[in-house]
Parts: sequence; structure tokens; C-alpha cells
Amino acid sequence: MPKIVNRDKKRSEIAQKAIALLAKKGFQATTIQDIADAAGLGKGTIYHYFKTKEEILLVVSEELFHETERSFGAALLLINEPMEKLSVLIAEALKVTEDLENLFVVYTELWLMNFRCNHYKDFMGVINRLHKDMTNLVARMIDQGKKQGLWSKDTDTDALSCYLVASFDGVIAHYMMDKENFDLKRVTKEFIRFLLQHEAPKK
Amino acid sequence: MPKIVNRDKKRSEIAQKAIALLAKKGFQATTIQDIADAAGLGKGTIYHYFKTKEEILLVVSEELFHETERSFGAALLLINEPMEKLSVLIAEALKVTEDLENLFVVYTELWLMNFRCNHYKDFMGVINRLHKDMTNLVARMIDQGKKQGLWSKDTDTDALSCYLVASFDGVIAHYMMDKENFDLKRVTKEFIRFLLQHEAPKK
Amino acid sequence: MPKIVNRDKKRSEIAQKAIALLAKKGFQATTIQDIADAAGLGKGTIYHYFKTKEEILLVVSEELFHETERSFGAALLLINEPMEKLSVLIAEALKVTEDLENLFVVYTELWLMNFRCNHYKDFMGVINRLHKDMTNLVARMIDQGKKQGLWSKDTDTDALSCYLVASFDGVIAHYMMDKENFDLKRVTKEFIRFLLQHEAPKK
Amino acid sequence: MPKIVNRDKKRSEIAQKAIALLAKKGFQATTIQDIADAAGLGKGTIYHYFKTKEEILLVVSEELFHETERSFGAALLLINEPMEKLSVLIAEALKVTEDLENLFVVYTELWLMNFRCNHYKDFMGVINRLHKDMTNLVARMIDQGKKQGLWSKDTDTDALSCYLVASFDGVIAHYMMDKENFDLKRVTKEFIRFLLQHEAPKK
DNA sequence: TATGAATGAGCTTTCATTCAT
DNA sequence: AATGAATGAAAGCTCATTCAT
Repeated sequence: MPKIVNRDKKRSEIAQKAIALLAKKGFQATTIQDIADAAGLGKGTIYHYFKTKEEILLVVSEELFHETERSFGAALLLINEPMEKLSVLIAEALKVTEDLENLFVVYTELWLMNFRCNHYKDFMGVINRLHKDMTNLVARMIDQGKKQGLWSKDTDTDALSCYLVASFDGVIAHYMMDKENFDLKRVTKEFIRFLLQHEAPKK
Repeated sequence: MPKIVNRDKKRSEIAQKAIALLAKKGFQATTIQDIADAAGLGKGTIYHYFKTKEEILLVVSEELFHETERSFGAALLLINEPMEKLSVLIAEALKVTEDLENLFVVYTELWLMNFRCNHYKDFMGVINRLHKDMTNLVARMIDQGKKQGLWSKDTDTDALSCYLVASFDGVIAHYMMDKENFDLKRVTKEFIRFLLQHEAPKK
Repeated sequence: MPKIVNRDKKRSEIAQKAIALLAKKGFQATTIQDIADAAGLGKGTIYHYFKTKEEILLVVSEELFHETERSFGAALLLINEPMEKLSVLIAEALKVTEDLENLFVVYTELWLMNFRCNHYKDFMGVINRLHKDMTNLVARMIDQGKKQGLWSKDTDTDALSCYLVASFDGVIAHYMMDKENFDLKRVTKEFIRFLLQHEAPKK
Repeated sequence: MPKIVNRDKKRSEIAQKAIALLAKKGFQATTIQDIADAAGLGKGTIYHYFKTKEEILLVVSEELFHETERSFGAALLLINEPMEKLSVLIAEALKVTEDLENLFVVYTELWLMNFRCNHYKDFMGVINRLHKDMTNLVARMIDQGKKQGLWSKDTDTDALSCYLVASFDGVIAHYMMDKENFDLKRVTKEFIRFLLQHEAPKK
């Protein structure tokens, strides 16, 4: 009998190893050979686990989703905490690590590919789910803040949470575009200050 | 002399026509033949105006810069107006047209390419200039707001303007990622409301 | 000893199951995986029975030979019957079944491969034996006809039997090339009528 | 301006050069590089003239058709001659040249490919046209023979002409399968003798 | 014996770039 | 200046075959 392999696990492993490559070189410029090399496998072996190169990206996008969800898992537990924890969430999330950078680059490329959906399959399912999850998380925080009277009642919760999640992406993107000059700490601080000032004035 | 002008004009024309293609298909998937067809020229002719395919992208990125600057030109005149005009600026800019969408997609790809600078030339110069210009524009508005006492004096002008410009990109990106569900109007409205609430409380 | 018998039996079984595949897809397009699947075995197992893919074809060609011989076995018994039985033989043989179709397609491909003998092993041995057997069968019938005075004495028995066997293949081939329009029954009838008119005129 | 090329002529030229290769190696085993080498062109250049490898075969099949028609052109002029010319036609056609051999091999492969039409495009159009043309030619000869009273009135012209054309293919195939032992001359002679004996007995 | 994971040679196809006209 | 024919490097993908289990 041949070596028994957990196909899904191996798929995930290969995908994991591919992330850094995809981030650094981009989907098109990353060759199957590159991925095989990174995984320590032969070129052909990759095709035992993935039908096409695109399928690798699909699994990568799922990894990206799970990883993001996982890293927000702790924050989800904070939902019962007071609204200020939102700022902690932001601050935590904006501590951009190398892994997160890679994921963010892949995420951006996925978006572009989706925009060109006439050429690529729909990777957007994953991204939309991600956005929805994050937006819900933020929305629940805002609602809680509203309930506690810490936040103006006439806030459009949905719109604001969309805005916050979007601006979050914008900040990471701009930081990554110009790491040397973009002072992530100060911007984060201002972002949070901005947010907290938003509270209903405690008259 | 006139030759050079014509040459540059033609370069610009070709680049202009290439933008939609680059947005729709991406840099790699857009062939020289595509660009030549769009420009109504022969494939070889393109090489009379551009040394390489990448050079076309370089000119495209400059077009992108000029076009963005141009569209903000009117807004720049508003600098002497009261701070609330910032909201007008945002609202105006977030009226995303098809041309702007294309530019935004190319802009995003340029960013990705820059991130992979080991493979591509530096397109970041243009983007950084663009960010600097926009950030300055916003910063001046905030400063003016501060001077007029409409804005809290302890605001970190630089950080906030960076944040605003970044969040601006984030909003466009998220809108484009899910046009059908992302309610740009409501988000814009909330964005502005958010911003205006930021004002120093008029005690 | 019994091992060898089993081995050969299994080889034959696998080859049998491969025939339809080979007919439908062709040798090159039929993968070892296809054959393994059809045989209900693992890919690696096939290599316990065959050294190479080509060897499978070799055994298939032997199966083809045996099957053809077998189907002509009954006819061989008719040799002592009067010459008109030749027409019965033809009529019977031209009742093309699906199995025979598959065999015929494989047979044709074997011929092509043999023609390209610089690339493939010699499958012709089998085919030549087959032709020789059939030609002999037909020749004996003609000779018998001659002896009985039913057939012109100056007939070139060898040449005519070669011709008849060859034309037999041609008819099947043309029928298979255009099943819908090629009226096999009428052609068979005319073939036989043609043959019988060939008899020495009964003066 | 670039070199002006007659695309169709070049396509035809490339196809012509490909015929011998296709005959000798088969479609699958013939690589684009082989064809390019034979045509004295670069591999990429082939793709200026053909979208796919299969398209080359398509043009080859058309060449095959035209060449066959051309070689029967002279015979077509003989239609007004007495029926015995049919035998001349057969004799002429069975003088198998190397070019004809190649064409015949390609023709056989085309047939196989068509039989596997789930995998390959329909090349049969060409072959069916060819058969129809040849069958008509033969049928007209038979009819003329009938009119001149040289041929039995109750002959099924269509079926017989189908049979003759098919047997013609069978003879060439068998000859090519065993050139050394298959005595084409004697078989041709017997084929013709056979045919002529078919005449209505001149009582 | 039976298996399928692993492999890499080899294929088709694409395309930026060159260059003769 | 303008063109498109020519090119070959490079990529994705297939599959016969090997081999550890």
C-alpha cells in the first residue's frame, strides 16, 4: 500500500507555503515550479493535489479566510466588553506582521482578479464572507455602544461599520505602500481617537 | 522639437487607450497586440513609442497621476472656503465613474507591482507623489479648520490626513469589491457625518 | 505453475477490458489510469502484469487475433461445404457488432503503429498471421470451387483471396466511416452477387 | 511595411511539409517543433498560421482531398470512354507512390480520429466528400457500362460502386501492411479481371 | 500482491521583442 | 514612421513509470 496521505492537509500545507511566494511574486509570476520547490515536491506532484494553478489560489484564499477569522477569534470574545475594546481590536489588528502583510497582498490580488472575473474564477465568495464577518463584528460593537449610551443613537450602524472595515483596509494598504514614511502608530492612534470622539458627547 | 511633442502626445494617447485594457485584464494579461489594436496601430509601431511593455505602464501611471490631480484641481481652489468643503470634496470624489474605476484598478495593480519591486520597476514614485499631494490637501483643510476653531487643537494633522486619504481608498476598494451590496451613498454620508462630528464641540 | 496461468489470465482480462477504451480513445489518449480504472485495479498494479503500456497493446493484439479466429472457427468447419458458403461467411462476418467494431478500430490503429515501426514495436506479427489465416481460408474455398468446376480454372487463387480479404476490410472500414449512409446490407448483397457471378459460366 | 505573405499559401505549404511527418510519426507523436523544423520556421511562427496543432491537420486533410481529386482529374475526363477504362483507372490508382502512401496513412488516421469524435474535431467532412466524389465517379462508369449493354442491368449501381471504392481502400491498406508479400500487381490484375468478368455475358 | 504518491521529461501554447521591408 | 512575420524562452499541464509501504 502506498503512503497514506491526508489530501486536504497536504493541500493546505502546500497552499500555506505558496502564500509567501504569491505575495512576493504575484499569481502569474509564481510558477508551479516555484510552488513545488517551496513545498519540496516535484512539479507533477502538485497536480496530485490541485487540478490547476488556480485551484491553489482558491485554497490559499480559504487559508487566508481561516487565518483572518482565527486571528479575530479572540476579539470576538470581547463582544461583551465595553465598546472601547473596539479600539483595542483596531490597535491589535494594525500591528502588521510579515504573515499578515503577505496575506494582505494576496487578498489585494484576489480582489483584482475578481474584478477581472471574466478571466478568473470567482474568488470573491471568500472575500465577501470575510468582509461580512468583520462588518458584523464591528456592527455588533457599535450597537452595543449605542445601547450603553456611549454612541449617538442616530448612527447608521451598517454604513459606519462598512466604513470602518474599509478604512481599516485602506490604512494597511497605505502603510504597506510607504512603510518608511507612513507612521502606522500615529495613524492608528488618531484613528482610535477619532473613533472615540465619535461617542455621543457626555453632556 | 515638434517631433518630441508629437511623440509624447502619442505616447500619452496610447497610454490613455491602454488604461481600460489594463484595468479590465491586468498588466500581464494585456498583450502588446491588445494595446496596439486599441490604439489602432500595428504591434511593431508600439515599439516606436515605448521601449518595453513596462514603459507603457509607466506612462499610464503618469496619466493616472495627472488625471487624478486634474479632477482634484477644482477642489484645490476651495481651500480658502470653510472646512465643511472637505465633505463636499469627499462626496464628489466618491461619485465613482467608470473612468475612475479603471484608474483605481490600475492604481491598485501598480501598488502590487511596486510591492514586488524585485520584479518590476519603481512605479511608486508616482503613487507616493499622489498620496503626498492628497494628504497635503487634506492637511491644509484640517489646519484651516483648526485655525477657525472648528477642529480640536490637539488633532495630529498629519496622522489624521493620512488616515483620511487611506480610508478614502479603502472605501472605494470595498465599494468596487461588492458594488451591489456596498451602499456607497450611505457610507459616504456616514463618513462625512463622522468627520463633522469630529469637530471640536461648540461649547 | 498455476501462478503463471493466473498471471496470464489476468493479463488477458485486463487486455479485454482495455479494448473498448483503446478503440474509443486511441492508444496514446488511453492512460494507464484509465486502464486501471476499467480493470478495477490500482495504477501500480497494472505494472505487476505489464512492463509497459505498449505491452498491454501487445496482449490486446493477441486477444484481437484469438477473438477473430474464434469467430471464424465455425466458418472453418464449413470448408467441406460447397463454395457458396463463402457468401455465407461474408454475410456473417459483415454483421458488424459493437465488439467487432472496437476490434476493428484497434486493428486499424495497430496497423498505423506498425507503419510507424520506428516508434513502436512490431505488432504486425499478429496481424500478418491473421491475414494469412483468413487468406488461406478463402483460398481453400476458391480452390474447392475450382475443383468442383464452379470457378474458372485460370483464376489466380492467391491474388483473388488476397483481394477478397482486403476488400472485406475496406467494406468494414467504409461502413464504419459513415454508418448512416453506407448501406451495409445492400453492399454485402452486391459483394456476394459479384462474387457468385464470378463463377465459371455454366455453358 | 513587413514582408507581405500570402497566408493561405503559406498555410498550405506548411501543411504539405507536415504530411510526411504526420504519416511517419502520427498526429500525436508529431510535435509542433517537428513541423516547424520541416517548414524551416520557428516554433512560434507556426502559430501565426495555425491557431492549434489540430488546425494543421485540418488543412492537411484538405490538401489530401485536393490532391486526390487532382490525381483523379484525368480519369474524370475518361468518363465518355468505354467501361473498360475503369480498369485503367484502378490500375493507375493502385500504382502506389510514396506521396500516396503518406496520404493514405494520414487518411487512415483521420478516420480513426473521426471515430473518436468525442476527442477530436470532425475531420470527416473532407473524407465523406472524397468518398462521395469517388463513388459517383465509379457509379457513372458502371451506369455507362449498363447503357452500353456491357453490364448486367440488375446491378445495384450504388451498392457496387460503394463496394468497389471500399475494396480499393482495403487493397491499398493490405498492400501497405505487408508490402513485401502482398503482390499488388497480381492482385490488381485479378481485381480487374474479376471486374471485367462481371460484364453481362455476351451471348 | 497491491497501491497510489511522487517524479520529470516533454508537450502545446503564448507573447514580448526584433527586424526586414 | 509603420508594419506584422518571425522567434524562442518560458509556462502550465500530462502521464508513463518508479517505489516505499
